[in-house]
Amino acid sequence: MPELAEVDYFRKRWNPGLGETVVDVEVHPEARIFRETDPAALKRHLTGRRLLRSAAAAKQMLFESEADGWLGIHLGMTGELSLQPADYAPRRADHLVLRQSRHTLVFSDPRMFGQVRFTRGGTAPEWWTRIPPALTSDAFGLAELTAFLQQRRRAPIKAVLLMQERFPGIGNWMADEILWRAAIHPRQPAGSLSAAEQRTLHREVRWVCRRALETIGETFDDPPRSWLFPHRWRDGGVCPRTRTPLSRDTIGGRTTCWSPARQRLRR
DNA sequence: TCCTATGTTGTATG
DNA sequence: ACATACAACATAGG
Repeated sequence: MPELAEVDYFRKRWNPGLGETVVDVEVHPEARIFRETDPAALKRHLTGRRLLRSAAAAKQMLFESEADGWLGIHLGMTGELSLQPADYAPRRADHLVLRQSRHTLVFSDPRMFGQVRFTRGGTAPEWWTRIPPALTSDAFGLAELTAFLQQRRRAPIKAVLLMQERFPGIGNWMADEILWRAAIHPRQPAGSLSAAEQRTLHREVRWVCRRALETIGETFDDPPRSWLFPHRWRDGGVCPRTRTPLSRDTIGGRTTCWSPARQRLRR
């Protein structure tokens, strides 16, 4: 399930393990999860050292361990982090298990679209520092949005919002939520938005990111009924603003939900 | 059995 | 070279 706010929520689940020593590491070394990372090197470094800090950006998480070790985790489609008792028995989808005296920190991912990386260095790895600035920061201005919409002018706006190079952390449900609030049809070509729509889109990108982090990012509660989110998946869903039926179709390769009464396709 | 899934990447095509 | 579209990845659940 993880997009921006869910990722930050899962990151915090390991908070009780920060400052604590990792006494053992169990890995599924053959798991696709590790990609180009050597799980043996990861295990060798983390064992006997403390986890110090963590941070989330976009859909990525970074955990710093003592002596210049950097553990990166991406949750893919079905990944999650959990905090388990010290005597926890790992299950099939638990690909990385960090043992501490009082807790077990677990990364699980049944579909294995996620990724675990481990690197050494005095500073954070390049894949991390290359992540664009947060959409909630001042670095994401209207000018940046407008330029990108022009660059991707022929693609449907829904597909454009999913491009991580400009919208770090936005995923399928957040993109739909943003467009619903902005009253823009998901199939509208990115380059066809009016100046007013671009301003609205900029505002709603930031609003949805900020509010999602404040709610889901803290408690993992579903967003309130006033959002599109709780209505979007089930058949027969009704728009919470217009009380008219929602539509669903595949746009940009992903199932997309919108309110036809609010979001009109223009040409 | 068939369809779906809150993500990314490689490849084909224009 | 660049933009766009889509299959593929691997598994579980309805």
